[in-house]
Amino acid sequence: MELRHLKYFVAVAEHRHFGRAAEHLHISQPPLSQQVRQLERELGTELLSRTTRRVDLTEAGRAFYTDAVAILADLDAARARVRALAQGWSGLLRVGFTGSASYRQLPQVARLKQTYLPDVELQMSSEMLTPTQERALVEQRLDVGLLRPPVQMPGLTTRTLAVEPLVLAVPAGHRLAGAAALGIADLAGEVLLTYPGGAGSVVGGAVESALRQTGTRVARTHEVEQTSSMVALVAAGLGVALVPDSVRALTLEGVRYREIAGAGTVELALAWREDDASPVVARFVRMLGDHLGPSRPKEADALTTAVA
Amino acid sequence: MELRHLKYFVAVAEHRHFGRAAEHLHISQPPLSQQVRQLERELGTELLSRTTRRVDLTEAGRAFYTDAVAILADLDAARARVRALAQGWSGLLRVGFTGSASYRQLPQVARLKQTYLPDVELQMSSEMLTPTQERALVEQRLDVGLLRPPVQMPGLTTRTLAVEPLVLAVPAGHRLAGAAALGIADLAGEVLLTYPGGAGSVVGGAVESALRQTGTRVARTHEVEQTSSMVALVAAGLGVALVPDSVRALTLEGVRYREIAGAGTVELALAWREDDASPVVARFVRMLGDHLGPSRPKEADALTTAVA
DNA sequence: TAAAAATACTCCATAGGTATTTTAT
DNA sequence: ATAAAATACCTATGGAGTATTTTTA
Repeated sequence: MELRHLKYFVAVAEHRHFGRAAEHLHISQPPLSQQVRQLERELGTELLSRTTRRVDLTEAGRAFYTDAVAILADLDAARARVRALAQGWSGLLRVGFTGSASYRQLPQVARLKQTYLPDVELQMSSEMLTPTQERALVEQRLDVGLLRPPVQMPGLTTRTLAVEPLVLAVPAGHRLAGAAALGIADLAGEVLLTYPGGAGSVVGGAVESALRQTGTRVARTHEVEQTSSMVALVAAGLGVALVPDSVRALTLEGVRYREIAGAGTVELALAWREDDASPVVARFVRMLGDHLGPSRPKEADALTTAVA
Repeated sequence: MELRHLKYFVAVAEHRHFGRAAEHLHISQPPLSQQVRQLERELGTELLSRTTRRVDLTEAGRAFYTDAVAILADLDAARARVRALAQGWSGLLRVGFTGSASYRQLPQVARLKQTYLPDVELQMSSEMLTPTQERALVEQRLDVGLLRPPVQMPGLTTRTLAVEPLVLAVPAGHRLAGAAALGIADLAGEVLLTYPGGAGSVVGGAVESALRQTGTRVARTHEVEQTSSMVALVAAGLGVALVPDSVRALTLEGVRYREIAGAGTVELALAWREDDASPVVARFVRMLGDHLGPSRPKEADALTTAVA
């Protein structure tokens, strides 16, 4: 049995006429009769009762017609599903992100996904530092990552989504909360909450180099891994912190954000395997390019808070 | 696309090896590669990622594999369904029956159906007199009927299921309830409940001829169409009635059944269209023949209460 | 280098075409 | 008498076979 048999039988069943069904199928009548006979022979029963004046479905024919129509519809659905997957209109995308991207860029990206790729499923595990995401990408545990460039591992491509200045998070009652234009030197003697040292945090590295370049010495530092905890500790009055501008989207009672000169900028980029054949990734990257690019300044502004 | 493509793809997906899949399909490897490529070309995407060392499913391949397996299974199910219908193991049987067959023969037939043809569905409308069933059979509104022969209309075949004597239903306190061996003559002067006159009721005709042959004159008759009502009226003391022996299965408080000599017998038969091509009918008739025939005396006894 | 898929080509089975016959109303 | 399906026969597409090449781990 072949799908041809099903299609032909369905056509005859619907037209109740071999000649017209054949016409509809763009074949001539004799081969249609032949193929239907063949199907009946294989099934061991007549599906159609023919006289020269009328073609009718037998009981078995009615049952088989129902099933055949369903099978052909299922096949079309399967075809559509494959096509959608192949073109990246559907599928699963495992997304990594740094904690500081959770408040502005991640929601923005998710919103665009929902608008332009509603059938793509995003899978997001917990936040990861840039190097962790790099490893996860290379090891195929992630498909794309929202991370802070530059990436160290080979085989990854990135696309910058935003360049943002570092801003200062201070407790509401703090002396720096009300002061006029701030500079890095104003942090001298302050307790500074920082991301863990080493090569782990790109933001942490930017903060460190800003302090070193200006020769500013803080009283001490507390290392905090997650941005949400860091801001919470600022709210508690434990110290101040330098965070990417987009963290401002996280408003907490008792926390004020202040611009501060000389703190430098950090980038946020989308990263993916350069040899990734997955259509979802390509479609997703392209979609972000289309709707975050310079050709659409309004949405671009939403992410690109300040261009260096 | 043809089913061949689905089968071949499924085989490769399951073996993860073109050579072994080809062997399993009893074809050589090159055409298998060709057909799978063809399928991929039609779907517009790779379903398998091949290297000489490993064959793997792509994302689209996994999705299509699931669908293909389901479709092939559905096709097998459709095939099985048609086969069952074609051989009469399943399907719908519209059954007619006379009221007096409801109490013994109809349950017995239904029980046999349930045992030997569990997938056949019986559709039973309300009870019908023999001529009504004949018409319904000829007009294709019924497939088989439990009726009282002989049938008048041409084109019907019957098979006798039982020959039963008429017995007398009397109110419990009635003078005939306790009397010794009864004969038709004992009905003289009684109020007799009868089935409607005319050619309608075969049992009614048998009663009438028994009375005429013995010259017995009853006081009067009440015509009652349904056996259940007739017995209920006997219980109410309205009169006595001659009913087929199998009606004894209907026990009602206040009613006694008595054998009565000379009342004659009536037959119960299964009737169907002699040109009926329906496999269920053939299977059903055959099943009843096998399990009610003389070769199985025990079950035959259950229906053939008394052979003339 | 060895295992396996892809390619090249050949062949024939059969889907589909044309012409005609059969059949049922 | 006629419309429509079945049959007869022919053609050619393409599925499957054999032999060989290409690929990659």
